[in-house]
Amino acid sequence: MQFDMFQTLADPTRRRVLDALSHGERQVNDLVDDVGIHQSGVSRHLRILHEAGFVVVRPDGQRRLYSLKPDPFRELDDWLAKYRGLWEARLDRFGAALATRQAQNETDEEPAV
Amino acid sequence: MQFDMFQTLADPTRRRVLDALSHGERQVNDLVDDVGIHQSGVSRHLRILHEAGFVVVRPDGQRRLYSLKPDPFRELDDWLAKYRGLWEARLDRFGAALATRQAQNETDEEPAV
DNA sequence: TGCATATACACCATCATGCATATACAGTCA
DNA sequence: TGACTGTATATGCATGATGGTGTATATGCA
Repeated sequence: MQFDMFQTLADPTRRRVLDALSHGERQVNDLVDDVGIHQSGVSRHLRILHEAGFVVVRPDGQRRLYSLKPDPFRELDDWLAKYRGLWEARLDRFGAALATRQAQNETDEEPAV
Repeated sequence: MQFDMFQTLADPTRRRVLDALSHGERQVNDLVDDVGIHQSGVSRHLRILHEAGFVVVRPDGQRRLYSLKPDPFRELDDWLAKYRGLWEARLDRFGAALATRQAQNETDEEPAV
């Protein structure tokens, strides 16, 4: 498996793991309780999250403590920057162009059904 | 199909569509050239993007002009806010807690192979 | 030996894609 | 006006690939 940042975030269980980790370092068994799937599944998700750079692991005896790593979040923030002009009020050169385009698309409809 | 924001973004082709639309309003056939898959596939991706709120449609004769809609991008930005303390320098109450946690996790390793 | 975590395997659901076809609209000609 | 044609876009279907999950088992550590 080779997950990119977006694919990694696509799974709701993995996002619950991230949410749980946002409160601090956690061991695997605690995450099992948090997310409500089997331990093997949590381990597997943690491997994916680790390979995608979302978490670091720190061994502590027989336990393994996972915590968040900022890199992919920052990467997502960078990706999002391209679209930030869509909703931000400040009209720099890029934002203004987008705003103009938005203005002429006030009307919307359902796609042909 | 019922795609949430993250699932919608998980597909690389859909992200290419969004990228193409970030340059302005486009009709379907133009997007076909941009993303390099069959027209039926582009239409399907556009349906998914529309259902997830990423795009709006404006009919123009026999053509249908698609453009971006800010809502899900803003939603993603909100989701990301929860993790922004991970890499931002300013240490408010939340950020400070995260920073502290980060500090004690300087060491990393590969998951047991 | 016992606990914590990772992996192998099988199963089932989902989904991206292309092909073929349907639908919608515009223009032309009678 | 109405029929026909061509263009633009959407949808039904089949297919192949991927991925999330649980069970069982292996590995690592005390």
